Amino acid sequence: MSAPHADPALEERARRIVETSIELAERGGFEAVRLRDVAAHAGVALGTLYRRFRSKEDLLVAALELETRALAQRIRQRPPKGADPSERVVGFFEIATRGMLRRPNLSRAMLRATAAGEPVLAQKVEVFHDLMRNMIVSALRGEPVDGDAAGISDDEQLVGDLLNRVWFALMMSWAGGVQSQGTIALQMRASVELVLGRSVRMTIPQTGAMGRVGMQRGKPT
Amino acid sequence: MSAPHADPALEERARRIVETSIELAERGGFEAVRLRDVAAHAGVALGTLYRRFRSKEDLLVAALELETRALAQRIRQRPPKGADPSERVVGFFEIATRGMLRRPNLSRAMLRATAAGEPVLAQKVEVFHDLMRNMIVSALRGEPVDGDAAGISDDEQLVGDLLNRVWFALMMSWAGGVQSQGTIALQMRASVELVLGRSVRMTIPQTGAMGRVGMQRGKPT
DNA sequence: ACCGGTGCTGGAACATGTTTCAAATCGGTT
DNA sequence: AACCGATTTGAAACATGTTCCAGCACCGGT
Repeated sequence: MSAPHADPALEERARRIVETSIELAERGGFEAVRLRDVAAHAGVALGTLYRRFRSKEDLLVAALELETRALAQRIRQRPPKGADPSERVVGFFEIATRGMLRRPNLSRAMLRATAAGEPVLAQKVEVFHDLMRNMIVSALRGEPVDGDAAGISDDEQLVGDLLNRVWFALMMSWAGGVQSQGTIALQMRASVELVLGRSVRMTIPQTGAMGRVGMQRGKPT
Repeated sequence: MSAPHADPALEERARRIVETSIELAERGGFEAVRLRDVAAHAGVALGTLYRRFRSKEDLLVAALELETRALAQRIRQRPPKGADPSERVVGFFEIATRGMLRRPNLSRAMLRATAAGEPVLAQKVEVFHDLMRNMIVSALRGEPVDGDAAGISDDEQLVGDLLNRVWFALMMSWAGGVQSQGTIALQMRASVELVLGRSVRMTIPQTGAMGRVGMQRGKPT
């Protein structure tokens, strides 16, 4: 996090610890990230690891932030193409999803870590969500990913947060094995189009713009 | 649940175990649900508990289902009022959220359990999501909560799932202490109105229907 | 009353996250 | 080079989720 005092060796050690965790998680998921192993592989003592990270979840959330920053970098270099916002946002989610599914064990482990519920951790999780939202907003605009969170309008923030939440919940479901890759893509596309308007065709024809779901069903009382 | 062979005593024991977990979780959250304690308080041996539930998370997800069914019952008796779908759905989420926040420790514990990631569990988590979606759809329609998942149209399902995901992600954030009660209500209201159309007034005035977020920002290239 | 099986009990055993601490190390200062 | 404070190490100790198992209790059928 680019803290005020960035000791070279300390940063280095912390980085190595996180990277080791990522490797172990890639191979065997959450349980495979045994802190003794992490410490050993990273060449530090258990105590050192605990000086740097408050818990196993903390470690994995750090990994999540690292990976998400890498995603942001990738997006910056090769932004999702598309003439209108919907296409671009859908494109972005496809990239993000593919990134997650490429290393399922790691992703599942990181996702699980976000649910720990300790306030300190939650703040770091929020950083992840902010990063995601910024990427979504920039895809929406068709502009390169902003520095961090500059002039995002209220509307953009609302839509960005909303879509991010939908995606996150989908990932959580996927993590349990419920949602397949294809389903995720479909659900995300449908959600984006529902929220942004139907710029691309939907799978479900239905009456025009559908007159707004369930507008007046039920008792004509 | 409601398995083919429902032994009286077995059911009874399982129920007592879950209820004990709920009590402990209410008091001290996830960590307070020590399985030895649960077993002791419920008057069974550890082995029995493990015969019935695969893990601590399994136990808490069972609690989640129980509580959610209770919520459905409450909703059935006193459905959210409101002339149009938006109002009713917002009303529903207010009830659901209030229910969660009334027992923060328990709710946090249950939410955390949903993230375990074991496939077997994920299925049970999906039951929870289905229950939620059904309640959302019935609020949308203004009809009483359906039996379980009868004739829900594709559109209803899409909107219901979407809103459920948004709410779930919000709850996850709340669990970490990031979102306050007021923020949750606001976010949910804004999301519902964005998705269902602006039947109730939004806080953000903006140009008409806002011409769709970020439609053509950026380089006029 | 006996049998067989099914589930329960009590308790030990194990794995792993987390804590703790004295001794060793390191980097910079004098 | 000796010294100091901060950090790391190595190892033990704890807490708790999870597994195992031997013996007991109950229950329905013979």
